[in-house]
This record gives sequence, C-alpha cells and structure tokens, in this order.
Amino acid sequence: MPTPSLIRYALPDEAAPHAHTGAWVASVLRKSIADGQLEPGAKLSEQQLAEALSVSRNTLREAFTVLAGELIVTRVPNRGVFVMAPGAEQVREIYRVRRLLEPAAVLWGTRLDVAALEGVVETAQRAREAGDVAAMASANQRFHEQLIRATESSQVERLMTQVLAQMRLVFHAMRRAPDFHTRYVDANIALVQLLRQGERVAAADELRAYLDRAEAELLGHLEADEA
Amino acid sequence: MPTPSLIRYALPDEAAPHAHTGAWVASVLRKSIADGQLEPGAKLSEQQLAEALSVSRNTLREAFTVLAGELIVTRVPNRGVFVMAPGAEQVREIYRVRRLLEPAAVLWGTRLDVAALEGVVETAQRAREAGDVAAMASANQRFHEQLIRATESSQVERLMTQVLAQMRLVFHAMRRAPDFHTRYVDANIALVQLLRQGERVAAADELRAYLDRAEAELLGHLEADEA
DNA sequence: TCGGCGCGGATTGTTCAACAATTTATGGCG
DNA sequence: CGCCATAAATTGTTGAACAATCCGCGCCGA
Repeated sequence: MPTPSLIRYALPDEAAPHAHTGAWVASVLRKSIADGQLEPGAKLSEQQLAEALSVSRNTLREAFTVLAGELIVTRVPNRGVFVMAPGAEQVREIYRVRRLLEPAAVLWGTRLDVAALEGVVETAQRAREAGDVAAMASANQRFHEQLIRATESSQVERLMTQVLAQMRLVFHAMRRAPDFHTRYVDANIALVQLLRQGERVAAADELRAYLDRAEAELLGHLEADEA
Repeated sequence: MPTPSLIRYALPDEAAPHAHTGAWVASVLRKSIADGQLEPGAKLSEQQLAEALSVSRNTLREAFTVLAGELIVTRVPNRGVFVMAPGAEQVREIYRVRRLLEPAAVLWGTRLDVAALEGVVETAQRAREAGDVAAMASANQRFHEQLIRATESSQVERLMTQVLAQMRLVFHAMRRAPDFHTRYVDANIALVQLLRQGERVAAADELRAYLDRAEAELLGHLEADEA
C-alpha cells in the first residue's frame, strides 16, 4: 500500500515511549498546517494519518481534541476533522481578539521590551530590502507576539499564539495572496518610535487604527477571492 | 463492588450514543469541580471515574485532555490528573488576564450592555440584603462575564470563562473563605454608574484599581492560609 | 533503630481489534 | 435524469491487553 503521501515526517524512531505521544502528534500536525502542507479545508482521515504517523487511531484522536480546542481544526460529528478554512466571519473574530489584546498590552503591559521590538523591526527591514517575503511575514508575527509578551500572562500569550496560527491559515486560504507584510513594516517602525518615547496611549490608538486597516484590507481581498 | 462515591450524576440512560460523550464527560467533571464536589488537589483516578461515569478509559482520557487545556486540571505524566490546586502564582496569573481583558472590554467593547449590567447589579443587591452569599458570588461572576461580552469575541469570552472557573477553584482552595463578594457589590454599582454616563476611561481605570485590590486581598488571605 | 534497596502491585500510556451508528458512494429503477 | 435503496467506507466508542512508570512495603546491613 502506498504511503499516504501528505506527511513524511520523522517517525518516532528513538521516540521516548510512554511519553506524551498525543502532544507530539498535535505538534506535528500544527507544524504541517502552519507550513501549508495541509491546506485549509483538507480532510484529516483517521486511518491515513494514524498509519502515516505510526500511532494508533486513539492517540491521533487525542491530538485532534487538542487542535480542535485551538480552532486550528474543525470537528464535524460523524464526518471527520478538517483543517480550518477561515471565512470572512473568522477574520472579523480574529481581529476582534487582536484589537482587544494588543492595544491593551501596549497600554498596560508591565514588561514592554522596546529593545526586542527594535530588533524585530530591523530584521523586517533587512528582509524587505532583500525582498524576502517569508522572512518579513515571520518578523511581523514575532513583532506582535513580542507586544503580547508585555502582559507576562501565559494564558494571554497562548491565546495570541492561537490567533496568529489562525492568521496563517487565512493567508494560506487566499489563492493569490498579495503581499500584505511589506507595507506594514513602516507601521511597526512608527509604533516602536512611539513606544520608545513612552507614548503608550498614542501607540495603542495607532495600533488599533493599524489593525482596523489590516482587517479591512484582508476582508476586501477575501471577498474578492470568494467571488 | 461499591460505587466509587465521588460522583453520582445522571448516567447516560437515554444518552445519545455516537454523539460526543467525551465532551459530555468533560462537562460533568467541569460542573463537579465548579460545585466543589471535587476538591482542589484531588486525584482523578481513571478506573474509578470511568466506572462511575460508565464510559471507557479512552473516552475519559479525551475529557481529561479538554480539561487540561482549560487549566482546570493538572496532568502529571505517569502519575495521573489532579484537580488544579491554585497557589499564589496562579492567582497572580488570573489577575494578569483579568486586568488586561476587562478594562479593555470596558474601553473598547462594541456592545456594552449597560442595562444588563444594571440588572445583574440589582440581583446582587437583593442577594446582599438577603444575606445569600452564594447568590452574590454568582451575580458577581455574571457581572464580569457581562463586561467581557462587550467584546463580541467568542474566543475572548471563552478565555474569560476559563479564568472565572479557575477563580472558583481559588475560592474552594481557601479553607475558611471569608466573604469577598459582599464588599464588591458597591464597586460594581459605581462601575455601572460610570458606564451609564459613558465615562469609559474612568470606568476602565476604576476597574483596574478594583482588580488590584481584589488580587491583593486574595493573596493576603491565601498566604495567611498556607502558613 | 534507622536508612537505603529492591521487589511486586497498582496506575498510567499506548496499541489493537471489534462493533454500533452514521455518512458517502453505488447502482438500478421509474 | 432524478430518486431511492443498498453496500461500502468512516467515525464514535468500547474492552482488553501489554509496556513503562510509579508507589508502598518488607528486607537487609550498618
């Protein structure tokens, strides 16, 4: 029988038995989805995946439960689990979360690391000069993660991580994805500028406007894409 | 063999087979923990619980995975799962989340339902007059849930629900729990007053101060309790 | 008496195989 | 060409089995 193709990851050769293989499977799937190897809407067959990953169906199901909790995957009763295919409504939901969390972190964060933000922004600038879109996307994500880190709350960080994973799905779902990241490098620079001066209120307001623009632009392209 | 005692819930008599029993088990455990029938630190034995709930160990494990994701339960590898026993650090974590989410909802919430808040506050007042502490605790929780509802974000609401569940664990963990809720009724009334006047900034500031006080008080009692 | 030491029982982690319930595909029939 | 019944495939759940790990308990030596 031919290999189920989709995933050809390192099998648990020297895998520690009797350690959380469920979590391991979840992380493998998470990465496969983030990298776009599993497209939005794709069905995750229990038999195929269990065989491809060399785990039992039961263990695979445990991983599914985790990913469903992160909204990376959708569970349809008696039909199976599918990679989340975000629509306009989910984009709005994502930005509702971001518009709440990020400005709040900027306003009230107790450990706002401006130096780290500057480092990320510089990386993004170099990536833009080199024309490396993937690196810019990555830097942009790290930028917003860094903002949230100011809250020092693991639960808030976890939510933000999940939301950013959903964002990646949105990008993957767009057929002909234009380059969103290029034009947001300058916005991030402006934000860092304000934060360096301690202008938290202005930074929070700017960030909210920034997120509004990004949402509108994304929604525009998404609706044009669906038609 | 005698019933494993701890839980004597409605067994799935007419339970719909082939529907999410894992989720059902999770909800039963969630309620048992919230009601205090399962004390913080208690061990959840797989055999006992599986038998008590008439589900297989595999299904029970799925429920455990869900509850662990909600931080209601702690999983210790090869040792079992235990009802979360919150310490001082977790209390601080809870308030880091609340101090971020709630003021942000007040400041930027798009559907702030002042009328609903007034209703909740009135219920709390009547409960206070009647000396019904449980009703006051419940009303207080509904008050803060209602605040978060202004965000219109299901993911933010879910996080807040989880954090409030953790709060209940904190109360259960305190041996001789003094009545925290009584003195916060007036604070909620003051908040509603501000919100009715549209004073969002003042309300957010007041709310942050309120949460700081509550955290400090809780931490004080917790540390006195541990000694 | 007391502090390791090791052994056996209990519990968790994981797999396998089976069956019920449900969805999906198939194919014929009007 | 559409529609319904039947078969095949897939999911939901269970029970049992086995490996790995932890826990308690008695033994031994100092």
